[in-house]
Amino acid sequence: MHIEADELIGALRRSGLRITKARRAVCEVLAESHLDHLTAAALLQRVNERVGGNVVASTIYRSIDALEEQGLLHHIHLGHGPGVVHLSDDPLRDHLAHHHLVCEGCGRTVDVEMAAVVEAMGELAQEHDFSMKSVHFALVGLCLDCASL
Amino acid sequence: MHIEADELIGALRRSGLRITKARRAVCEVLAESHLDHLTAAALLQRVNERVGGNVVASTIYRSIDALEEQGLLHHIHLGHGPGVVHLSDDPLRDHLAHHHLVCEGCGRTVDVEMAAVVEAMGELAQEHDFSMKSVHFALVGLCLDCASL
DNA sequence: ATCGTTGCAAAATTTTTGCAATTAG
DNA sequence: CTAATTGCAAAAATTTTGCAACGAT
Repeated sequence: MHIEADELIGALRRSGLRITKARRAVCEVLAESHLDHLTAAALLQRVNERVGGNVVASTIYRSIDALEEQGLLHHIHLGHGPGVVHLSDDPLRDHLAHHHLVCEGCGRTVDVEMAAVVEAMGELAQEHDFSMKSVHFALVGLCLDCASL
Repeated sequence: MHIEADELIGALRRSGLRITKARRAVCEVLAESHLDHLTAAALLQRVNERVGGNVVASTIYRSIDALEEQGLLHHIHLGHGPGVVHLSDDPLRDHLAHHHLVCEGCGRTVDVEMAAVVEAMGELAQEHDFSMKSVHFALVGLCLDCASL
């Protein structure tokens, strides 16, 4: 359903980029946490846990950039705070859309299913001569907990 | 179709907040530029043009916060760079959604119509016990210009 | 007279960049 | 070997905060 680490690494390599220990770890962490929306800081931490090491934030950002340039990853800012990244959905096996309910109170983000809409989005993009890479869709409001405060 | 300056000012006043020259200008600029998605910096500039003056960035951010707490305004980050703000749509006269095509190349943001989807979003929110304030919806990809580079 | 608001300056946060040293291919 | 990548440190960009002075009600 999502891109796997090997595919990421392969794609980078095919573009003449080099696979270092840090880069490989970034790919692996991303592939393993495709359910999460990781901040760069969280990604950094998991990468360092994995390599037992001293990988530095700028390396993470540069890896993110590299993957993003390949269209393998997208980043988006949902509300306040740092941006989050996640792998692209695989267009061959899945649809392109990500959907979230973003709570303004606690920042909690709930992923929701809404496959029906995706088709309409594709048409929309076509009408505007837009080559769609991914859809981010944030429904901003208050979750039940925060609404009752 | 959108909230007007007087409504903004009235709502702030009703909440016991005070209407200063800076704050009034913020409300007026926002109401006048409801088509744009202003960054804090752009808002600052327009406010200063309007009051001929020395309003400072932190004042803008504090006004944004005040309006956001009232649910009159929302801010979102679409891709890189600074966040943008815009007034809430008026739920009585219009639907809640904002839609954008965000070009990864040049950052250009095109607003699109897609009213049909909004209803589905409302149902979606209800299913998740989520009180919807607004919908932000970014279709990330490349516009025609950038795709041909 | 109160208490929210402002400007200013300083800090916090997130991300980017320059550069010499390292390392993958 | 060659050129991409790294760590480090410094800078940039955006947003937040503390505080004394000011101003709205």
